[in-house]
Amino acid sequence: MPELPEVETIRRDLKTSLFSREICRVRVYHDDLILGGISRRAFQMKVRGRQIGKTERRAKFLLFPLYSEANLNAPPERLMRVQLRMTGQFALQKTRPNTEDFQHPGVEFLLDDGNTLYYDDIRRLGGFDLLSLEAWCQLETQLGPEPLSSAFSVKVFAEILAPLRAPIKNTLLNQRRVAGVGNIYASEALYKAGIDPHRPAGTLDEGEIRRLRDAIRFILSAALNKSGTTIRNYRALNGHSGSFQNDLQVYGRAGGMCRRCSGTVEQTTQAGRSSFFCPNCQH
DNA sequence: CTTGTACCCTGACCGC
DNA sequence: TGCGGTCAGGGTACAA
Repeated sequence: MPELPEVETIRRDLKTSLFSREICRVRVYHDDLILGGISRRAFQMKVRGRQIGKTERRAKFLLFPLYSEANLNAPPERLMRVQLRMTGQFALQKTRPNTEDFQHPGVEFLLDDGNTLYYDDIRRLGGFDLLSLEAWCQLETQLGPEPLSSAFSVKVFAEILAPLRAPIKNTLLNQRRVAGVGNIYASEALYKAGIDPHRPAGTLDEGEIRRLRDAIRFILSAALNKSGTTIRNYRALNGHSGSFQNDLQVYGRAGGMCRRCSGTVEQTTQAGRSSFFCPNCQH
């Protein structure tokens, strides 16, 4: 479900309330939500009694550092990593949310302040795993740069794209190339930059690379400022919706009028996912 | 190495 | 009303 702006919105909402809280009890409703080949029991044993550090995000992953001793400045014992995939969502409150969008209990963490962190996931494609710092550092090197960080320079982006023959849309979806961009924002960024999603990544010239980099940063920032895009399932913390769906220019608008040239927005399939673009504006 | 495809799962929607 | 097919903000394993 969520891409970088949605996951970052959730991180910001959780960060303050979770910091230094102790996890008193863990309830797991489905074994398939615990990833990485670890059992439900082992997961509970390694999470219960731990204190939560500063909630982080990398790509579309949320990371909760867990401490077994009360020294939140030392390195954590391990990291609890969450991927929400298509339909994962969180709530943090005293009682289970009873809303229509929150009817699929997944995992619950009872905290020492009386709140419970509820994870709900309709399709159960998301889940939790536990990683040592070393294991995470190893995985982390496989991810592309964070597009909103200063590391995502035109030069770095150009070096990433240069050898690639895959379509630029596929490349933007590949987390090894650029982290955190998903299907909605890939289409939106390519539209803003005026680049055809079918173009082989390595054929973009320097001006196009710069335009695309700037467009990615612009779109992700704008979406973050509006707490993300809520089309069907995505909810920020405690059921709140994002509002960037009102600003989408091409995603989900197949057959509609291009707002730049009055041509028609078209839809095609790339990497098994829908791409939306204006053939008249994007080359 | 790179690139494509199948798959995990439920629910909403469409046409018959 | 019911049924089957299709599709949905993702990531991973595996094949070519």
